[in-house]
Amino acid sequence: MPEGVEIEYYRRSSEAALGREIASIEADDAWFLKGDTTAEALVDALEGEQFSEARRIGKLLILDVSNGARLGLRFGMTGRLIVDDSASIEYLEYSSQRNDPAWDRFVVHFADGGDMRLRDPRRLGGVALDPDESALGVDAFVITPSQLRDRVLVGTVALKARLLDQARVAGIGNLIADETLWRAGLDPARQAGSLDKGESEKLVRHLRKVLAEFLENGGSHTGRLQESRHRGGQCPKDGVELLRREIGGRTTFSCPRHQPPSR
DNA sequence: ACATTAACCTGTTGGC
DNA sequence: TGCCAACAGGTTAATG
Repeated sequence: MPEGVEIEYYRRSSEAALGREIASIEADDAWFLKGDTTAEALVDALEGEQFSEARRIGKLLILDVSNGARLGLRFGMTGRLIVDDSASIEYLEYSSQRNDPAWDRFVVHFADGGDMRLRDPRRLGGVALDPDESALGVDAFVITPSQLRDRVLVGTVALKARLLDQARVAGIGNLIADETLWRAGLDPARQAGSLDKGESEKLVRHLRKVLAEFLENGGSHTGRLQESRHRGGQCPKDGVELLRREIGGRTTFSCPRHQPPSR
């Protein structure tokens, strides 16, 4: 599914949309428009203008408009961004491998004949004008060890649930969280504030490594744990059956041997 | 203030 | 072969 890594791919492909005159907008799916955003407001804000910059905070893609407006795009778990008929990502875990234009929920047509479309089968993504960027924590790609310690590794909530809390650190999804904790040898159910200095440093190190690797290898489904993330799957490190639990409302796989509870 | 839970969406999968 | 329940997870609202 699209996590921060995939949204970074989308951001890069959206750079091809910068500086082109916006001719028209298709925003027929009212469900897909978030907050008080309406199709009329999108038309007013975008038509005749151009995008000037493509930014990303966590899983939110923000396209700055030449008139000062900001367009926020979210992709849920099955959304893709297609610019001029080319998708930057071939494979999306848990999404349909078909590619049906009927799933276009939002389309920007450019005066030169090209377009940018948000294609989302399950409609969990969305479009918002002037999204609240302050609601998001520091992006996972650039968060510092001290920021992680102060904002993320606190409190009694499960460590994994904290990593998924976009207000604390933005961009980590279920697969990045499971892979990172698996590599760091940390139990996802540990209390977020219970890590000692060494464990915190280990977590930061692995988070950075996982993000860099996923970005280089093609997405958040390229982890070493991924092929074992199913019922009965075995830990690739030491062969024991993985523990399958629900933590933070999400299916969580971990190794009972090298990610033991409360060390 | 903080933590937890459920609901939203729908294509795909697997059991009967 | 067809039917249907279960499943996937990012986000948010509601509840404790």
